[in-house]
Amino acid sequence: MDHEAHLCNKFVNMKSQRVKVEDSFAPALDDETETFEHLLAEPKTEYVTVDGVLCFGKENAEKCLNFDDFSSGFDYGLNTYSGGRHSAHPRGLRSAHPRQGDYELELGVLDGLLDEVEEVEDIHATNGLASPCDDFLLDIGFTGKVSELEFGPCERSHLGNSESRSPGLSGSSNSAVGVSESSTVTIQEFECKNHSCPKASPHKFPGDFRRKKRRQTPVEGSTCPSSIRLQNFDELDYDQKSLVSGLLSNENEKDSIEANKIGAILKKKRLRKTTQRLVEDSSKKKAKDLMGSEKLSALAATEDLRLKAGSQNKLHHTRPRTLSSVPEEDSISDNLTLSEFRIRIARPKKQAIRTEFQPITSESEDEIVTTIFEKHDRRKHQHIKFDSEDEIVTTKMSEKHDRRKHQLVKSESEDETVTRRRSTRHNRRKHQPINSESEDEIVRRKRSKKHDRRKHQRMWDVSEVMALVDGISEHGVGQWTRIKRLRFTSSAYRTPIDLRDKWRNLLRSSCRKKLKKEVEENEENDMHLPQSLIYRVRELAKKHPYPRQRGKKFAPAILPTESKGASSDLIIKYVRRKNRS
DNA sequence: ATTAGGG
DNA sequence: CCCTAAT
Repeated sequence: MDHEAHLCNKFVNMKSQRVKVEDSFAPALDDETETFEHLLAEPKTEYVTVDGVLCFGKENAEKCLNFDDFSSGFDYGLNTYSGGRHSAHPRGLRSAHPRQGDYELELGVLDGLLDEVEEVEDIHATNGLASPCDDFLLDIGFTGKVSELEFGPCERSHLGNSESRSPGLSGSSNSAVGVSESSTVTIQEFECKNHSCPKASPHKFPGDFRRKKRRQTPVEGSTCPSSIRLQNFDELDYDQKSLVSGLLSNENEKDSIEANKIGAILKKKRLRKTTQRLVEDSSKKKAKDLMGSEKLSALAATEDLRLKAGSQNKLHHTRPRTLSSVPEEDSISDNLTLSEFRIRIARPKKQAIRTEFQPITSESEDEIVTTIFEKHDRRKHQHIKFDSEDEIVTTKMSEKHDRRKHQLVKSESEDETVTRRRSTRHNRRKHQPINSESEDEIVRRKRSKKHDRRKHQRMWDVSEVMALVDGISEHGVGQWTRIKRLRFTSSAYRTPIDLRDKWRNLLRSSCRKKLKKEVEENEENDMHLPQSLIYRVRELAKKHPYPRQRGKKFAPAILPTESKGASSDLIIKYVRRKNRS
């Protein structure tokens, strides 16, 4: 296509320009470069050129080739981006499916943008994050446009079109992706991208990323009110001129600011570390977001632009939190602001989603009840016994008013423990009161609706236990995965770890039974387990005392019997420890 | 990726 | 059930 040819030309141009600048100017600005690089955490060679560029742009406010260059690169990003928004456009950027790494980068960029913007401009709450970013993007785009005539028309038309012609673009989030992706890659990569992007697989929707397990970024899935974003889009479409003029009049400032921003981007990117915590956080976050995205996708049919806007917002909000956890301390300020934004923007939608998509099932009710329960009645000595979840609810309810039982039941208290622990951790992390708690709770609940078995473990029924015991007797203790594979193919919710845990508990309970002999009294603790099963467990327990208790296999058998005063649990633990050491 | 162990 | 550390 003509367009493509233009692109090629353009980038050839770009490259040569860059090289030129690099050679001629960078050395001259050596010390400057160095200082700048100091600001960046750990400069890498791949970025040196860029740094130089930035430096240059920053120092010499004049529009040097270099900077034009750079912005044109961004311009391209914008361009493709707008192309992506066109469902009709044959080679929208949407087709360029970024690899996971790209997402990282992209997010990094956004982070950088956010952070930087925050620092530099001190975002005003009302405008939300989006606006500064948009401005930034716009700026870039326009800078490029102004200096690079080739692209001007294209982009313009695209933008205009997207507004008037196809409001319901499918790849909303992709637009964001497109932008950041193209803007993130190093300049060298630009060239490749240019060629590869347009022809890449014709449809890569956010859904595709979603399917990826780990790294995916549920771009689409945000639940933000999009008014803000919309506004900005409008601006983007209609106020270009004013923006451009503003930019031009402000050349100096803008340039430096941009330089800063970009620097921040790079820095962030490099700063990223994958601590376990970090990874965990991010993944969790993603999971959370994922939920949102999935729900949202349902809505997508009806809401288009708004959703898109929301998603983009989310893109901005999602990541920073994760990222900023790298520097534990100084991140706090960042966190505050960012999460504040996040909350402000994201909460309403979440609530909406909840009401819309979360039918009140027994499970959710149950959870709610639990929460209430936990809040009002910390110490509970109830004993809860149930088979159906509904029963749980009723039981808990009634128990709230009437504490008749004083028996301590492990599962129940554990349950509570989990919740409490989690909530405390949550509070610890967030230092802002606001209503983040409730929000988070809601999210959590929503999440738990699906494949999250945090709350209310499924009770093991006899058949399951039998299967487990069979499996163990067949494959031995420790082959949890195998047992799971062979014996629990039907019940997907049992993980190998679950099996192991269950076995642990079985051992314990069987021991207890041994201890108390025929305590009977229906203790309810082993209610549904038939004697036969218990026997089997005991047999197995003799065979494999649990996790390969190397050495004294007799210990577990002996100690429990001879102990009288202490609780069997303690004993078992003790034994295990002893054996371990 | 699985397992052990602690909560 | 969750989480972490160790393999």
